[in-house]
Amino acid sequence: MSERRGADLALLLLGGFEAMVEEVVAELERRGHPGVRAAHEFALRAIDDGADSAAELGRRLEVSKQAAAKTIAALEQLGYVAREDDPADARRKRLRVTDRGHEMTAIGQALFDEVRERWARQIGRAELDELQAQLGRLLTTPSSRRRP
Amino acid sequence: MSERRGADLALLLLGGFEAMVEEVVAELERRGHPGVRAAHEFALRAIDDGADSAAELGRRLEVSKQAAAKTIAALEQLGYVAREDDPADARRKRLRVTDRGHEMTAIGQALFDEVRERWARQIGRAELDELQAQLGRLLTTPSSRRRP
DNA sequence: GACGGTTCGACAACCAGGTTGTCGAACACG
DNA sequence: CGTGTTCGACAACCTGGTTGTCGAACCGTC
Repeated sequence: MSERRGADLALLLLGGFEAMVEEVVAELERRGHPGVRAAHEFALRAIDDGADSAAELGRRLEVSKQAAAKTIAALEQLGYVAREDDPADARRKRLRVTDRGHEMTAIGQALFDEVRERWARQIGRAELDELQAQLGRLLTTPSSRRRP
Repeated sequence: MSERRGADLALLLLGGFEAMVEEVVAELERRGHPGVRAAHEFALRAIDDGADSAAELGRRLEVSKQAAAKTIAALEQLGYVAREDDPADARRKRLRVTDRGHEMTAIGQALFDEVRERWARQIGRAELDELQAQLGRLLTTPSSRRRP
């Protein structure tokens, strides 16, 4: 079974992420939101959370502003975000999450929570809380620094 | 701090994987193995483990044989794998992990174990073992099925 | 008020790692 | 011997990133 090797742990972490995302994306599609990618969800959340320009979104997601612009283009295409001229700064386009966008993030959030809930039932709520807390501890404390 | 939301859990899982891989790849480069990608490590391990043809490697990694062939080409380029004619089957090219390849996987394995060891010191060995076991349980039991 | 540096968004080229589809050659077998 | 399968190769394409360059707009300073 699990061999307690570092490489196995890495694969388990990746597998866990993929399992969650795969399920959420599939269910989103079933509920009227086809074409959504995992990255879209998180980006839309960031926009809703105040990242109202491409450059700012890039900073939040720690990707280049060009990559952020591509994501925004996709979100706009899907009708999740609107780009409007900024009256105060002619360079900027102000990003606004549409109603449909809000609907999608709400569903997505709920779906992620559902998966988590199922996992909690499967291995025990306390155990999953503990797992998540330990992971959080590992990723916030020491080295493991992201791009400066 | 950790909000115990499903989406947060997903990001933690991904973050954990990326943190491990990033560190291992960086250290591999420092130890004389530049240009190695995470996928290379796992692929090389699979080859060493008996996947001695492109098609077979594709099956093991659950990707198309074309994708596997690309990975093999990269590994050959880097000197980690050699392709030789199969005397018993003129269609096949037998894959063989070179000495340098074995060196790389050994170092990589050790580096993954080192990261895991550091994590174990950080949150406690029993706790990390538990985390890994729970994750394994989540990903092997119920739905979460991979491509058939 | 003009100037220099910074920021914004756009565009192009590129890369990695996948995909599908097609192909010819080699093999396996009834 | 023919038929079906498997192997590796090749081409075209997608996704999600990257870097570099650009003009336009903004801001601070002299």
